[in-house]
Amino acid sequence: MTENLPKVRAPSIRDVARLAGVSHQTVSRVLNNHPSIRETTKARVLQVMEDLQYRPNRAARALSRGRSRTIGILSAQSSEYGPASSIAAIQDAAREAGYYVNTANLTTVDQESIEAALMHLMLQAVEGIVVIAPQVRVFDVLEQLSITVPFVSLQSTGHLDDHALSVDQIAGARLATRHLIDLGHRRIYHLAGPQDWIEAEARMRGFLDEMGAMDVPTTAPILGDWTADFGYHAGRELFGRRDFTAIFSSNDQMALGLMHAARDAGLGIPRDISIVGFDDIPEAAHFWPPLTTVRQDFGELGRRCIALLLSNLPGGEPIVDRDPIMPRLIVRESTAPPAF
Amino acid sequence: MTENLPKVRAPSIRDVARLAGVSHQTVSRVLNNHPSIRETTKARVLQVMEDLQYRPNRAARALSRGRSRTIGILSAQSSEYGPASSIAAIQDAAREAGYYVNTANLTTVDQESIEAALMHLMLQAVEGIVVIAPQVRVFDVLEQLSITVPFVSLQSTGHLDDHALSVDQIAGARLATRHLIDLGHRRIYHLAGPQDWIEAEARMRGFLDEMGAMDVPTTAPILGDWTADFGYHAGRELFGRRDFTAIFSSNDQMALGLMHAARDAGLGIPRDISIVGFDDIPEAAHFWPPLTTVRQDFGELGRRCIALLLSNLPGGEPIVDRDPIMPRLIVRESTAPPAF
DNA sequence: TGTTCACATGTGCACGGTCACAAACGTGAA
DNA sequence: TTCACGTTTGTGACCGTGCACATGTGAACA
Repeated sequence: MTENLPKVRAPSIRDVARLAGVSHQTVSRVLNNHPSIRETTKARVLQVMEDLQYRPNRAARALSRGRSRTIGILSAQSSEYGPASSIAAIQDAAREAGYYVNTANLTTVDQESIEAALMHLMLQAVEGIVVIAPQVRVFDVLEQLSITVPFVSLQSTGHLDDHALSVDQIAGARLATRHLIDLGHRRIYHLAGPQDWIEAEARMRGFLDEMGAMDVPTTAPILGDWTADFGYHAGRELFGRRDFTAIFSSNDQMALGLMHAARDAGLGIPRDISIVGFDDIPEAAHFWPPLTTVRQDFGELGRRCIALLLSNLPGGEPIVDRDPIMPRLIVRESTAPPAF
Repeated sequence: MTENLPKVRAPSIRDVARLAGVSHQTVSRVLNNHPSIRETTKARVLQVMEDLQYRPNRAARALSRGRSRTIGILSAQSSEYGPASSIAAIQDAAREAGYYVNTANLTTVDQESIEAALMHLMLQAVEGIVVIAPQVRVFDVLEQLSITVPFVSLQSTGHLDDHALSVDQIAGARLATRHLIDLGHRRIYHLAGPQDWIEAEARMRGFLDEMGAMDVPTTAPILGDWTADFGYHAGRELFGRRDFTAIFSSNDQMALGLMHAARDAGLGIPRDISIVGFDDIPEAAHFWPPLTTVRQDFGELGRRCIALLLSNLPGGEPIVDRDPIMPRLIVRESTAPPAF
């Protein structure tokens, strides 16, 4: 497989220096774009680097500078569309800024698992942490382990806003709710995400706020787990009652499960029940019926997230754009006025 | 936000050594589980580490050992379910083995983008690379840049089997095809993935093999791009012709798009057309109708992938389990005997 | 009592960069 | 000529860990 090479040492700045006839420090200056280097010298050094296929050694750099240039992501459910998209965007933005990214997944969200994941990140001397997970618990553990690196979460928490990105989940949820109310629905259920996920909480709050503002009476939201399976089982129970005409699901997957259950119950969508989702995953347009949902720009989210994090790092530029990202309502065919 | 701490240097092994009354080397031995250390000494050192909240410095370690303990993932479409699941599994398995993982995403799959991503990984001195992307091109670039670290791809290629994991995509595709043939279908289309994705090619080969083995005439597969949108547009065109009774789609998302197009065309599934997918994403059971598909164990795939990669790394154990992972046909409601 | 040997521990340097400081050089003004 | 000053370059130490090698210690054995 890999050939048994003579295992030559990779070239170092001293090798470059020798061949270019300068000191290793001059090579280092070229690497770091130091201003006072004669053009001819710089060119010569660069040429030798090219010839030698020189690559700076990141470990040595990190050791000597005391900075790893790495940020960590702490993520749960990282294979779902939303988190996965954000992670991809974060990685791209970080790479652009010259940072490396390391992801630690939570298999379960208990204390122990969170601690292990945070440890994994801290052992790599990450300079900052992005949290895409049930933040409440994670923040507790962060505090408990007295972890001092800056961290950022992808959602607005209210009391930790310095650390959070203002993606207006509440506004998105209000859009969805308002859409149902405008269509004439008055008995609307909300299928929420897990209680300790901050975006779940924000969407729930948006739902309740809008219902309150429009003077529509509400029932207690149902707490789900983001999966289509849960949506299906919740739906089976709900559609037995039929004391409502619309459901706002806090993500698209659960909405899909709900639609499945509705068909099982012989209910037409949107004829008998209207359903709104959240996220606008790429598949949502192809559900049956195509799902009315709220689109989030996960890419923009990831980019801003890195911008915010870097602004807290030494040498970081103060963040300019703190305007909330506004989600957009995408009206498709899963919503209609109530039948009566 | 972050308090302006007096910026104390983190404790090093020498600090630990001084307080424990031993040499720094003894501390290093404790860290690396060297066999000949007196129990009492070890305990004392560990206690001091605990007191000082000592954390080994990874950069120093990497520098001194000349090994980064990091592996890189080169991924395209990392927000889709399949890749995202594998990435998560790879990260978990790597962490378990004491490795760190760094992911580089490809935004586009052109030469330039691949080079940039590989550079990013090489600059971190990754010890191995996992490829989840159009492997053909990536392998070309790997060779071209004379990158010598071991690499592994998630799919079987035939001619690069040393580097690949034998997940039996071909067998999976044959299962799906055979299922349709057994139901009585004779005119079956295949909606394949992008030509340069090796799993797309393998699934296509499986389809053609099985059709050939059963003596069923075939038409040329349609090359898609994995998205539901593509499935929808392909479906709109296909269902105009109706010279077939079943379609085998090489992933679930495209199958979803096909089902959408079928409804638009007024065709019943499985009454008029049978559809089989591939992957068994968590949503597939809730499609309308629930999708017959081929289940892959992405988690197992990720774990084996790391095992294979580590076996090629210095000090790695030879890989034991090279049996192919067998996918499983999950029969749901999108398939039935042809109408006539 | 001396020799051998395994175990336990210490010493000094290497890894590949960066940093602080010093030195060499050219240039213009006193 | 001498001095001050900015630009360009060099010198040596240092970051935290692991490695090779040396040393000390005690038990077993002749």
